[in-house]
Amino acid sequence: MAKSAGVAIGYLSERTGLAVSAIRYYEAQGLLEPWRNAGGQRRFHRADIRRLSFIMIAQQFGFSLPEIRGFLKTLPGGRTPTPEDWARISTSFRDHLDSRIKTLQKMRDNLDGCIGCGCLSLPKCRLYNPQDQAAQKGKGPRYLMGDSPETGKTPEKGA
Amino acid sequence: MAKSAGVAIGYLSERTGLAVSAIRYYEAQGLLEPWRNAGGQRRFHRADIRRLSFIMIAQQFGFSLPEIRGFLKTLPGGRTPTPEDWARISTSFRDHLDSRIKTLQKMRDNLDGCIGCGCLSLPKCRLYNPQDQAAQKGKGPRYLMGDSPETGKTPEKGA
DNA sequence: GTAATTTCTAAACCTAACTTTAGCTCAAGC
DNA sequence: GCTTGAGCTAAAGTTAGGTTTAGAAATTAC
Repeated sequence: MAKSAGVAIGYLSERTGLAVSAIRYYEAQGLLEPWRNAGGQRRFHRADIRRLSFIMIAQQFGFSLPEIRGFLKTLPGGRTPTPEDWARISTSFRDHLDSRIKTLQKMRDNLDGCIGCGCLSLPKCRLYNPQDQAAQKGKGPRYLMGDSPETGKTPEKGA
Repeated sequence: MAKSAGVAIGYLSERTGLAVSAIRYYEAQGLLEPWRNAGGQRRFHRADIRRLSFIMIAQQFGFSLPEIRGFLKTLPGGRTPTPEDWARISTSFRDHLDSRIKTLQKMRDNLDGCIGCGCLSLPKCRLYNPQDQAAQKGKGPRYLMGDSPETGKTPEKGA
């Protein structure tokens, strides 16, 4: 019965460097499931330190909290991820990273091709590539420099 | 006197694909300076299409609106950037891009070194590297997996 | 046993980059 | 000259990932 008591939120905060408010927020987002003691205070497993660490690492890799929640579901609750768990997840991390790197490299290539060109006129100019919106969180279709996607037609803005 | 009349905001919206509200927002942020007609409506230079396009491209490169405002200040107002203007600015773009790419590549290297390791314990684990916070917008110091930066000491959270 | 520290909840606030809404005016078409 | 569409302002809403605040209750320290 080494785990019956559980640890307080302040302890997790100390050990991870996260603010108490952030840990509560993660719980609200379904990333942690502490229980309550008799007085109504949250009690966590010590292994939640690693859970929080995992969250912090995954954020570094650019994953959103909902995505991280998805990863955490594949980890058996309350225990340290094994090397196998980690290897499985790191494949997702790698794919994510690879696609981000590729996008940026493509942008750099385009930039190289354009330095000193100054055309800034789409679709002639390659600097703005709506296909590569993965680079930043672009929203809708945008056309540049006064060129519509179809010659002469103006883009629709409705909806 | 080909430019005396100026164009309306809806025209810029059509030509760039940007929402009218976005263009007004950019004006509020000091990225554009339209004048007003007799009825109080905004009137823009045609060259502002390119100005807006520049904003969209710079955003793709990850620059914030205040940063973009800085770039635009170096472009003589109301005219199309020349190849020289563009070459000057693309150096900043390139630096920005290079540093983002390098950070991601370093993360990938660390990930490669860690696959199947599963240690997840800082400072042993290289996956979380506070020095590389440029990758995402990290805030304060955070320590992982229960390890404080100094052995045994708990991190300070004050302030 | 009392004082100080933690923790609790709910709600408001924060930044960035916009969008939406409401209520009104301007401009353009016929 | 009237109707409709475009434009106007100010303020509030949105998303993500949290922080801050206020007031109360629990816990710990002495």
